[in-house]
Amino acid sequence: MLLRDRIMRGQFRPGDRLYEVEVSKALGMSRTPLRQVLASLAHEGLLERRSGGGFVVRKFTLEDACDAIELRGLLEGTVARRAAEQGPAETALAAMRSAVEALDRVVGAGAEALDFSAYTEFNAGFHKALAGLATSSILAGELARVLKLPFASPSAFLQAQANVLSFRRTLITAQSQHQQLLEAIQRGEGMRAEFIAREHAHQARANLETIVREDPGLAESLPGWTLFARNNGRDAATASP
Amino acid sequence: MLLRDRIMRGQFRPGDRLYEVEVSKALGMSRTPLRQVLASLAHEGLLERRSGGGFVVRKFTLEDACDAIELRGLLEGTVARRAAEQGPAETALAAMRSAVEALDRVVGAGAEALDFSAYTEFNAGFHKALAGLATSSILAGELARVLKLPFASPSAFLQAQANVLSFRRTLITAQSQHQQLLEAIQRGEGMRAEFIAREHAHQARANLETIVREDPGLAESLPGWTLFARNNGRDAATASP
DNA sequence: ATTCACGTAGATGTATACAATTCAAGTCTG
DNA sequence: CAGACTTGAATTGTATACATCTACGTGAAT
Repeated sequence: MLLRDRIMRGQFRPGDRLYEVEVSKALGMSRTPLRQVLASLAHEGLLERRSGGGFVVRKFTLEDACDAIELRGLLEGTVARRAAEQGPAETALAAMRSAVEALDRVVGAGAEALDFSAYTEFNAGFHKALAGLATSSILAGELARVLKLPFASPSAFLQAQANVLSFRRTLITAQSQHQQLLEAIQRGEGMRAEFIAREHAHQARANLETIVREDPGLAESLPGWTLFARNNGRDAATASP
Repeated sequence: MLLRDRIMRGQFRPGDRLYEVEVSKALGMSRTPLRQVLASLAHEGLLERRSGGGFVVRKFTLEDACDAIELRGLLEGTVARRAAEQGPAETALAAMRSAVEALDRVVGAGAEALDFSAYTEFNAGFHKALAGLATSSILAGELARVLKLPFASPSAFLQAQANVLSFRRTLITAQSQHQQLLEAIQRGEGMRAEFIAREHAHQARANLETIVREDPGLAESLPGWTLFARNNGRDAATASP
């Protein structure tokens, strides 16, 4: 989806008004497919329909990002609790176990020597396995949907933490939570699993808040960050001459 | 949305394959607007894209309906907890208070004499007020979305319970939960509020299960029930000659 | 007889022309 | 001068024609 990328890359900024004909010219495509894309992005929440016509790029606040992360924790927690209560599927559980083991090896190197891209990969694998534990198609669908929200994904802003030692240390804590979550699910400890998952997401949330507060320059390098940044002077540019 | 109603009314049944040209003829509209409707319904979860082309009407199980109700409880519970923790907005709280008072008067008549349609109305008002307590736009959006799922809405299958005395009695319990939820929010008791909201939804879920088990004939009268019913002999009828 | 290639039918994807709606501004009338 | 109606431009909604893709069947060649 071309438009989505352009929005994420900051080519269209929050508050920009998007009109079908204008954007279709700018993107070199016809209105018909564009309309579908616009409707789709509106469903995703990246755009909002305006009554007078046209769409506006939605402006996200830092609070929105935090809420999205918490919501992910809520849903992941529910998946984990229900898996623990009902007895998890063995295949999904095996995937989670192997993710935890892989992460163990990565984290075993210590905060300084840690292979960051490997961590990111296996962390994504862990959360994918967790989502795979969902017995409910409804729940699985909603979780998948929330993961598409900006910054809600487990590895959304991980890369920004790559070169900051204090953040690398939080990965050790995070891995401990991975282990405990797996254990709780295997033991059938539903409530414990739910709260670990919530707290796990909460740590991600805290990290994001810290990054924004302490190192705004780092935050601005994140993909999709332009959706959050306050207006910094540039006005609407819809790429039409 | 014409197609949506037709699906809900059972004119298109779960498993039916929908092709654009065919449906556009049947509905007397062009493909262009139809495509948008189809995409929209797919987003809602009523339809599923098939790889080979076309959509199928999604088949919901009773379990799906129960999951949707639980998910509503989960989100409502989160809204309630956060409202309690952060201090609720006075205007939304006032709306909730007046809904509870109105329900008090309705329920005060006792299970036998209870004005059912009034209860339904004020119950909807209560849950709307609860949704209005959401401080987070993300959370509010997801809750609104879940409410659109079949049977997830608080008043979705209330009417089926109208003439069964044992169900009317559950409304008294439900109203007690309304009172307690309001109290918990006002007192800042977040966790209590969260669990009351979850349990409140759980009762709705239990009622639905009971209806289906004990009185299937009643269940079949519910709007949208055809999405759940198992195949009862009729084959696909896409309204083309 | 089996397999590969090609054609065709049926489906979705795209472009464009036209209709309908809506907002605003200007003018005409009471 | 105020208010309402008209007119026009801009935007979205709809229809239709055309392009593209894919799956399946038929044909010939090995």
